[in-house]
Amino acid sequence: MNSTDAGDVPPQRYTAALAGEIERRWQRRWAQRGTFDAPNPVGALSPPDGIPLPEDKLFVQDMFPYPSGSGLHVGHPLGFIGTDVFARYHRMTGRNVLHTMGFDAFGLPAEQYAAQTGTHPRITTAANIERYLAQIRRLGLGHDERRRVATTDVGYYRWTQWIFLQIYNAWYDTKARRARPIAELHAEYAHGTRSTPDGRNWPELTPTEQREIIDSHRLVYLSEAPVNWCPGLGTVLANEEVTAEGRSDRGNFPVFRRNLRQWMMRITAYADRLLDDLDRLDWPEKIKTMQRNWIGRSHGARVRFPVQTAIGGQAGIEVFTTRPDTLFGATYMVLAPEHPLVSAITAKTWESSTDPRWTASAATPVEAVAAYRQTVSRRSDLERQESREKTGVFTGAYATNPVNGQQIPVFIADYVLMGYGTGAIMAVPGHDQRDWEFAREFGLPIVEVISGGDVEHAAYVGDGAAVNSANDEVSLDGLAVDEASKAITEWLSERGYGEGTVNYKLRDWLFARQRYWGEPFPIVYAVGEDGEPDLRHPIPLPERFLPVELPDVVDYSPTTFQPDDPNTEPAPPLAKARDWVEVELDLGDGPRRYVRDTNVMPQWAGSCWYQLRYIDPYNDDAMCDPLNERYWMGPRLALHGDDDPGGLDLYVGGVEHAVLHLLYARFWHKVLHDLGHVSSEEPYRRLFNQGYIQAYAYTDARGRYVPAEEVVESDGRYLYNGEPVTRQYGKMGKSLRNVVTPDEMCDTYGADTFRAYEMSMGPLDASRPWATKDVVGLQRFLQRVWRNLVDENTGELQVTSEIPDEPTLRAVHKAIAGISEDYAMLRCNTAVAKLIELNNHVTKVYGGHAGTPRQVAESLVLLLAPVCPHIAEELWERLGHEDSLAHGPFPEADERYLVADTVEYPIQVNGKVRARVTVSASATQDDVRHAVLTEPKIVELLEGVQPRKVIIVSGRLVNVVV
RNA sequence: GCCGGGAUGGCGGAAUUGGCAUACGCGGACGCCUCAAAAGCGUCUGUCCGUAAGGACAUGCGGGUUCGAGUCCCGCUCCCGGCACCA
Repeated sequence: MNSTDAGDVPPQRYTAALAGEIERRWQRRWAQRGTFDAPNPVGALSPPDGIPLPEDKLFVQDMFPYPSGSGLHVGHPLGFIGTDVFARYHRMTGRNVLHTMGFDAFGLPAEQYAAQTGTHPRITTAANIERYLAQIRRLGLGHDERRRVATTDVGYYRWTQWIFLQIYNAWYDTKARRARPIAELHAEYAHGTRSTPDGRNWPELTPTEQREIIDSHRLVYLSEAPVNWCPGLGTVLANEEVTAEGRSDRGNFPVFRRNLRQWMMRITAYADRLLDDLDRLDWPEKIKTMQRNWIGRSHGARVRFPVQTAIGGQAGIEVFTTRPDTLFGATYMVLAPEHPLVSAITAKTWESSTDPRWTASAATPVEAVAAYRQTVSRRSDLERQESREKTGVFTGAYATNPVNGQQIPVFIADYVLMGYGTGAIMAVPGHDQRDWEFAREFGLPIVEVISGGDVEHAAYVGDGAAVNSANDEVSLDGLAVDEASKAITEWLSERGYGEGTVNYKLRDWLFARQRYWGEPFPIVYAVGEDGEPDLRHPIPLPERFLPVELPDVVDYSPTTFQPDDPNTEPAPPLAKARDWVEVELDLGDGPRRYVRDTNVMPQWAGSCWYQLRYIDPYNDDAMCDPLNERYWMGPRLALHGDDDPGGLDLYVGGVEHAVLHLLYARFWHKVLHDLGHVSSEEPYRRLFNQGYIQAYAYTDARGRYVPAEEVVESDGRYLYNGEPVTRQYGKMGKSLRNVVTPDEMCDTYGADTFRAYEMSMGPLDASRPWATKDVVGLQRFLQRVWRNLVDENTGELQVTSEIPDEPTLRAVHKAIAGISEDYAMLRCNTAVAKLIELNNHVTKVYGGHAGTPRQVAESLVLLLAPVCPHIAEELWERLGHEDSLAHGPFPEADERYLVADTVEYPIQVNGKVRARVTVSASATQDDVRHAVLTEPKIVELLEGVQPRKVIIVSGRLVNVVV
């Protein structure tokens, strides 16, 4: 035995070396026996004899890891171990449990890592996955390895492309509130049941016009719109990938808003359903709130304000407001500086009476507007946030307030954002703080139209009755906010000035990246006679052309630019692969020349649907057989209520994916549901956010990190090589020199000890500090369990056929009841505490004896199995069982041992415990009262005084009030 | 600023939802074993007063409800997340 322990420990003690032997043996056996293979109803993974599967199933999933170059630290597997405990517990109760793990392996970091190491991302990704697998396998996670997928597998991304095509070839029917195949839209136009935008008959439109109408309805579309352009990364980014400071989430480069032609996914079509269906999900309220805020639905009205253009034409400024009831208080308007109407309305000259504060000292409105736009475009989002002073200039134009005919000045100002609503507002300084501040700055009138505040002092944004709000046709005066809003919205729509509407913060999903390491688009463009591709008309490839394989180029590096130079253009690396881009295909009309789209999909694409591939990883005919999907993910009304949207049963991962992955995956799943590919309406029925393992890091006097494990504490101070160092608390990371790896823990203590420690640290959803010195407590625990069952010197089993004593039986059954509930509720920390408690009891009662009664030993081993499966399997086998305990039997608590026949009551006098009395469990209230009042200590304390009241809480305590 | 979550021994954390505060682990003290040490085993370990019996005080701070509050209510402080000129 190659023990790390010094000296002469007993040969059969449960040391790290013995644990390692046991762990390797059982991991090998599980793999050989396919212990964790979960059968499917149909297809490659169905039982050969067609035996129906148990209805009782459980689909547990971890957010799959991104296989980075640096490998795992002890923080990564926390959630994996948590789900493994949960899955193992349920498997032991006889359920068919699906638990596996895959890799999210496309994306920016892999490319950057490849560039750093000078190796192709395909190579580094494969190597990283191997390394992760080696680390994960040591932990003894009960995964169905047959179902493992990586998003970079051709056999996987073929179906990512297939789903893309499904979404591409679909449109959102707002009446039916669901997506439908694009062919049905075509049919509606062709049959005349849907009218064209300009009212002409469908056959009268040219093929190009028809195609453009159809394309404009698709859930995937090309759009020339302001996007987040990141020159430093050489790619455009989704809003979700840009930080609040206006920098890239990856790499922290500046991001600029630029008009670029890009692929978009129409996630906004699903805004209402994504929002409303949150109520049907068993998710942490925190995540639901974050998604609600991100979708940002608000109800209000659109109102059009007539305005004259500079050359005397008529235009209308459309605004969105949540407070149409304040329309009579609108005293000016503001457009976002980038608003398309700005140049048209900006006047040539100032009126002589123009307030000097409005002109920014420019000679003409045109100059003032140009200068202001220039200033704003140079201002980063961060600067905007730091200074919230209201700035802006007058355009020289006036708009007409439709409710009272007043001419009100139109400004441009950067406090109005182009990306929200219509990019224009009506300003009501009396009842909006931002407008109030602007009005003060520019000397604009402030009118009170809601009573209840003092608008001279600050905007009044609360409730109140409308005042000063009437014209010849409508009066809001006296009405409350809701009623007034309703009344004025009705008036506006009757007169054609506006209508009630719903606005969202959610934008469509920018779906293309100009990078190499991602899924290619299954899209081509026809090459014309002139040899030029028709880039305005994308052609989706028919299914038979899938997969579109990522070409194995030599130069995969993206074209990046000076990070702060916005005047650059994305140049996709795939464009350089000319012999891949230029193809001859027969799409049904004979062989023709095409060029491929050179974008790749964002990293989020592969993670949108991996649960579906886990279900059916070998299916070559479909991403997933509907029968298998229905079994693992279908709604279960009887179990979860009649509003159950379906989805997998437990999804565990970090909170950082609240609005990215979790929103995109819900969106894709809903499209697939609408198109009839999946029975479930949601991918993840229940979500659980595990906390993070944090760690201390230490810096020396020069601010450099020192190895955390070599720092010693002395009287509250921290010393490294005798020098004082400063302690910080945060993440674990190589650069912080505080990384502890699971491999080290397995080497020093064994995987079971490591698992038990991680589970015992605290609630799974809380973050907590790593403390290597605490791990020994769990090792001692497992050593004691071992010693209670196995002779440390001979290795012989030490169990007896003795019948356990009464207190032990009670302890066992109490533990069974408590631990079962803890496992089912993901309370692994208290489950471990109860296991230790039970084992401590066993040690105390049977420690010095010939051995532990078999009945007790077996219960203990089975209860321990979900957390520490290797030692449990080993002991179970030594106890004489041939079959693995992975499929049970999980012990059941016997009610008889849960009810005590005597009860010890603590006796409080005025709320303080002063004595105790033990009575029979069948004692009546009067019996208890009598026992309490004759208890010597109580008699002494009462000194003959009659208590005012005696409160008896049955089974709990007694309080004597004097 | 707005919206969440939190604060319990020297440390990580328990507490069946209003009923014995500090389970379980770490650390610490003492003891057993040992020639000795390590490992292991055992006992004790919230703070203060007291030789002791015992008592007083303790769940961020200040009030309240209640026979009884870590838990409920009101008012603060600090910490951690998220959002942030969203009309």
